[in-house]
Amino acid sequence: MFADFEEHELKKISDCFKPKSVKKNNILLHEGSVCKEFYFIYTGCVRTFFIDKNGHEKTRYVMLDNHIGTALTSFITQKPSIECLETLDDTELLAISHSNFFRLNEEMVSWKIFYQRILEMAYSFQNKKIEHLTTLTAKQRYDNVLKENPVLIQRLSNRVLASYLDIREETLSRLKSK
Amino acid sequence: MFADFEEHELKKISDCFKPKSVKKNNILLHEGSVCKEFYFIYTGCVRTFFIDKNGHEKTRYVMLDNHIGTALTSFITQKPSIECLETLDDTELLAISHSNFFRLNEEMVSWKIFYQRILEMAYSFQNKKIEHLTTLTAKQRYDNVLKENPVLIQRLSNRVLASYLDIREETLSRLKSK
DNA sequence: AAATGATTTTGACCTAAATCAAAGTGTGTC
DNA sequence: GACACACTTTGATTTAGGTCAAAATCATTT
Repeated sequence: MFADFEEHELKKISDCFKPKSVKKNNILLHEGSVCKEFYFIYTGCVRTFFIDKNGHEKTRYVMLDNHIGTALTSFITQKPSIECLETLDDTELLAISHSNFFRLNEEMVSWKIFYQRILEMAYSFQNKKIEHLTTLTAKQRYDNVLKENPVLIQRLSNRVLASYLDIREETLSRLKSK
Repeated sequence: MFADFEEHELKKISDCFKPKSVKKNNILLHEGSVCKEFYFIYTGCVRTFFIDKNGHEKTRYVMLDNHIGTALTSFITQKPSIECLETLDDTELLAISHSNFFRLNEEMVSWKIFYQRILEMAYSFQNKKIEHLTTLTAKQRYDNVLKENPVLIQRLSNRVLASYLDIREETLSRLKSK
């Protein structure tokens, strides 16, 4: 997927991943808890979001089928998370614990490379997001997702999509009727 | 600094870094060029920024004395950069080429760890920036920098500081007189 | 199918910050 | 020391998107 693993490495890796089945609208990580797991989403949908001072949700990242991720800052630092993790659909996923993740990172060069790729992609994604937030209008951000990632518009509720685009639901509703 | 290097590793690493002396207001990387170098700033000041559709500058990151960095997305992908690199003061720096950087990354486990740390920190920094952009007012962002990183307010011109805070110069001027 | 609750839409109004423009204030150079 | 040019401040005006409130639509349970 991201790195070339040897046969014996794959064995070791897959031993670390535990399958889980989680119903829709369940919190995988609460605000204030330390993120202890990294996820591979087999089917379903999980998002990371946080709640601002006005009580509004801000969605940072959405994982659909075959995506990977977690509340990365807390997972890295092992400090309490600002972000929550929540399923948006019934979800089948694989979870690897923090300790196993970083044990693999110490023992396996190919895992280090895998982790580097994850970090590089996560960085680029965030960078692009900042670029869009600071230079595009609400409509342009919507059009961009429509063009680059239309599956999000199909799969997410307007409420969640709006929080992903960093606009209010009312604004999204008006946007769509243009 | 970020990782523990052995004596013989340090030798190898320092051989890769070339010192450069760059006068104030020089462009180290133009928009559209591929970023070929990673920098350690010995003394001085370098920023990364890009120019939006309205011709306004947006400053992503500022490197002061003893900071490291580059136009990271282009450096990673080796695709043309959206960002520019520019000195804001007379600057003494050390530069390592892309090829040497990633040769060290292949040859040296401790360099892999070093690079991981850089990526983790860059990610966290961008994540925090998004959080602030989407939840804080212009005034709150200014106050945050004043509290967390006051040296920026001392060293940067209002024009550059405003573009770092993602506000217009006029707004910053009004903010400061409150 | 009625009832409850969550989404989504529509409308009227408000506000933070941008825009445009002009006047000050520095600061480097010949 | 005066000229040119960059930077900063101040003022008047505009605007994208937020806020608040109410109506309309949809989904779920009994």
